[in-house]
Amino acid sequence: MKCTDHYKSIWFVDFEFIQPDGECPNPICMVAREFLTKKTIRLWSHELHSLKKAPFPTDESSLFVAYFASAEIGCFLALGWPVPKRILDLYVEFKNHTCGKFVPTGFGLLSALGYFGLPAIDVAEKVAMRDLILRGAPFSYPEVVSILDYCETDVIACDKLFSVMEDIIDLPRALIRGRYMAAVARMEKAGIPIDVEYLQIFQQNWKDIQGNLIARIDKEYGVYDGLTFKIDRWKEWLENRNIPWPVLPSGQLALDEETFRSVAKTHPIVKPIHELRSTISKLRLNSLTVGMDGRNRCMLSPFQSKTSRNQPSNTKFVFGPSSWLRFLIKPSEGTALAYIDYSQQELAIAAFFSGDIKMQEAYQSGDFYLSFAKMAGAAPACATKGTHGAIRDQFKTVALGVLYGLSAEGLARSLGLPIFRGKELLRLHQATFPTFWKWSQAIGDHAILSGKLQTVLGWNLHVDRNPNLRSLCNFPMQANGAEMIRLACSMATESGITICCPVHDAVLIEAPIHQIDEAVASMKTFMADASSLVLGGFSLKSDEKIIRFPDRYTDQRGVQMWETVCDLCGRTAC
DNA sequence: TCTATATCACCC
DNA sequence: AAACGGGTGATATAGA
Repeated sequence: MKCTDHYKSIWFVDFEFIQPDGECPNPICMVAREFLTKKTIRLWSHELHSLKKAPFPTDESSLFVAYFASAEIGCFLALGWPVPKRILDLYVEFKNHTCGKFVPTGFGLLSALGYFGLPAIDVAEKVAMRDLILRGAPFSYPEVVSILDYCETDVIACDKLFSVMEDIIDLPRALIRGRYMAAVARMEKAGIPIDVEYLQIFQQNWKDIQGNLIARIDKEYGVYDGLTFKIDRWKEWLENRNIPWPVLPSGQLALDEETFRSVAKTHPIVKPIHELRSTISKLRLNSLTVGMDGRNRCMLSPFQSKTSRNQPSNTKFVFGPSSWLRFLIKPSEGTALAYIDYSQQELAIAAFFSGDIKMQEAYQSGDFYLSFAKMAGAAPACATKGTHGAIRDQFKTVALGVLYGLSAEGLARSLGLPIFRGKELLRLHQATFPTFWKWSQAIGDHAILSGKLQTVLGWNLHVDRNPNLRSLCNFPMQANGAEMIRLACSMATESGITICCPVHDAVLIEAPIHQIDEAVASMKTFMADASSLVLGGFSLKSDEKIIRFPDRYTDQRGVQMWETVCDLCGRTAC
C-alpha cells in the first residue's frame, strides 16, 4: 500500500498564464487530470474567473500535484480560490532527487521526463506554444484548442512522472516542501513596497550620473573610454609613472579593491581612480521588477541552490544588489514593515546538532564571540564589547570562518596576522569546542562514505566525484537553516501574516501601522517554533527592525552610497 | 557582433 | 591545485 492510497483523489494541475515583470500571474487556462479515473477538466480564462473555487476537491483528502506549484498556486491566489491543503511538487522532488548531481538538460518538466526515460513533447513545440501564449489575447478558436491541448500534455506528463517517482518520494516530508510552495506563492504575490518616485529619478539620471563622475575624475588619468575602464590604458598610465602593480598568475593586472588599497599606501595618486571604480561598480541600479502598484515582485526560485535555499535573480530582487539599494524599500501610507532575522542562525545550528555544550552555552549567552573569547582565556570574565572590541572581532572571524572550513592561513590573511597567530586562534577554537570538531569530522566522513547528506526534513545532497570537504561540512548548517525559514514562512503566511519576502535567514513582513507590533511578535513566535522543530526542541532567538511610514528601510552599510546618489540626483537623502 | 572566460563585487 | 560555504551578475577582453 502506497502513501498516496490514503487520498481519495490525486489531481495533476497545470495553468497557462501571462505574467509581466513585477506583476501577478494572469491565468489563461487550466487543465486538471485525476490520477485514478483520468477524469480531465479543461477550462479557459473566462470559465476560471467565474469560479469561486477550484473545480476539484482541494481538502486534506485530495492530493494536488504540479510541477513548480508556486506558479499554479499563484493562479489560485489571482482567482481568489482557496489554496489546496496537500501539495506535492514534482519539480521540488526531482530537484531533491538529483541534488548535487549534474543534470545537463536542467530541471524543467521535459528534463525530468527524460531523466526517467519517459517520452516528452518536443522542446521546439513547447517554445512555440509558450510564444503563442505570451503573444496574448485575442486567441482564435483553433488557438484556444491548441493551447488547452498543450496544457493537457503537461498534466499528462505530470501523471507519468508521478507514476515513476511515487516510490522514491518521501511523501510526508515532500508535503512539507509542497506546503512551502504555497507560501512562496503568497510571498510572490505580496512583493516589497518600493519608493517608485526615487527609483524613477535614479533610473532617469543613471547614465548622466556615471558620465559626470567619470568625467570629473578621469580628467587626470585618461583611462576611460566612455563608460568603460580600459585595462591597457591603466597599464600604460602606471608604466609611464613607474608605479609597480601586482599581477595575477594569468599575467593580468590585479584590479581588486585590496590591490588598489595596498598600492595607494605608497602611491596615493591611485586613490581617486580606485574610488571612482568602486563607486561605479556599486552604481548598478539594476532592473528591479516593480509592478504597477509599486511593489517589487519576482520569482523567489525556491530550492534552487544545492542547500535548497531560494536564489532569486539579483537584478530583479531588491535584496540582491548592494545594500544601499534597500533604502528604496518604503512602507506605504498607514503601513509598517519589519525585517526579522534569526540571531546567529548557523552558529546555533552547529551548536545544537553537534551537541557541543560549550558552544550552546556561548550561543545562549547572547554574545557568542565574546563568550568564546572568554572561554578560550583570551578575555577576562568582565570583558564587554566596549572594552574588548578588537578581541571580539578576531574571535568573530574565527567562529564564523570555522563554519566554512577556513584554514589557519586564510584566517591569518583575513585578520592581517602572521600565520602562527592564525594557527593559534584555530587551535583555541578546537580546544574550546572539541565536540563540535568531532561532529564536523563525522559529517565529512559520513558524506564521503555514504555518498549522501540529508537534513532533518529530508533534503538531500549527493556527493560528487570531486567533493569539497568544506562544502560538505557546511551543508548541515546552511541546508537546515533553509528548512527552518521555510517552515516559518509556511506557518506565518497560513496564519495570515503578510511576508513580503524571505532573505535566507530573515523575512520582511508588512502590516497596518497599528498592528505591526503584534505581527512582529507573532512572526517571531513562528520563527522560534520553526527552529524548535528543526533543532529538536531548541528555539532560536531573532532580532527585528521595524520601519513605520513615512520612514524608509535603512542599512548602515549603505548610508554613504545612498547619500551620494541622492546628492547627485539633487534629492534630499531622507 | 556574438559568445565564452576570467575576474571581481555583492548578498546571507 | 587550492586552501572560506551557498549564490547572482556585471565588466572587460579575447576569440569565433
